[in-house]
Amino acid sequence: MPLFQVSTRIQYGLRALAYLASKEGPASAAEIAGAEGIPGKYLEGILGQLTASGLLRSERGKNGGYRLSLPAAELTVLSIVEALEGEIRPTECAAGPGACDHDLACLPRRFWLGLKTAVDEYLSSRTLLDVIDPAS
Amino acid sequence: MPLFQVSTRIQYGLRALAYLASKEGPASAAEIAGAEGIPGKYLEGILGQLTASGLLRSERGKNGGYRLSLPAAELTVLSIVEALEGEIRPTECAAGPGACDHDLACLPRRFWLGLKTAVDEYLSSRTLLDVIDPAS
DNA sequence: CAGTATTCCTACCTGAATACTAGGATAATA
DNA sequence: TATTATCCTAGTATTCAGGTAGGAATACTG
Ligand code: FES
Ligand code: FES
Repeated sequence: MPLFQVSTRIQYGLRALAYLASKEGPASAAEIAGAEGIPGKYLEGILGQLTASGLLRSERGKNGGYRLSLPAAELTVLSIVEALEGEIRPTECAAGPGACDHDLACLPRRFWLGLKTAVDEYLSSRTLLDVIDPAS
Repeated sequence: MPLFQVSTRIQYGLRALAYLASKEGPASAAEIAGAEGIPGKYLEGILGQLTASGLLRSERGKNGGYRLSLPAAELTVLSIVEALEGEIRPTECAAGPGACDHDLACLPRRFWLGLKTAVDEYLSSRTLLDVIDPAS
């Protein structure tokens, strides 16, 4: 029912990254899951997705685990969200012309695109560091 | 999959209100549905909800229909969204303490509340008039 | 008063998505 | 070779969006 809802997938992902950012060295999925109270197998999938998107680097085997592939200060929340849910798109017809029987100048569409811009600006102007730093 | 998705409910509602704003006198659900290409029975429910929320006034019977209960310039989009989908709440635990095992200072939660604030600001600073006026 | 146009109310249906769970294959280390 | 991890594929439960369907209540019109 919400206009925008932050899925558990994104919440878990962000918390896992926050955990990794405030720790030295790699952490396994099980470790993060235990520390954050997240279902382990579920988190595995999320971390795998973040790895595939290049936000994390993974190492298998003993003493393996995940680590950030970038400093927290260079990791925008927008990139995290897009890695987990793809591009943010407020409406179907925002994708391009032809998706809808209206024309390009459709005013409601413009309005929703403006909302997307506002959200994108918020998300791209904050980094993982901002999220874990109380001073923000 | 989207972080925020504008449901057809809201899109239809906004378009119906835009139609009413740019017209003299009342319009029936069937008329709006025909003009905007919206499923009639579905729109009925949406308009009923807007009426219950006080945004529309309705008259039954012949020559009845719906009309805005406020000038378009005084109707914020936020009020429309809240009428149709309730209060915007990014996460479950944003509702208050106790919804989650974290504490009030939980940083991710603060971050999401900041996003809600940004969205609320965008939506409450635009009125229905802004949506239908190309000059905006 | 009969007919017609309209809102209003309740119930139901369907496909898709979210939020998992389960079981194991693959790889790296010790 | 035993252990610890990631990686891969599949399945399931629940919820919700997006409708459909049918009719009851109400108001105007001739
Ligand atoms: S362009 Fe799709 S609703 Fe107007
Ligand atoms: S308060 Fe709910 S996730 Fe932190």
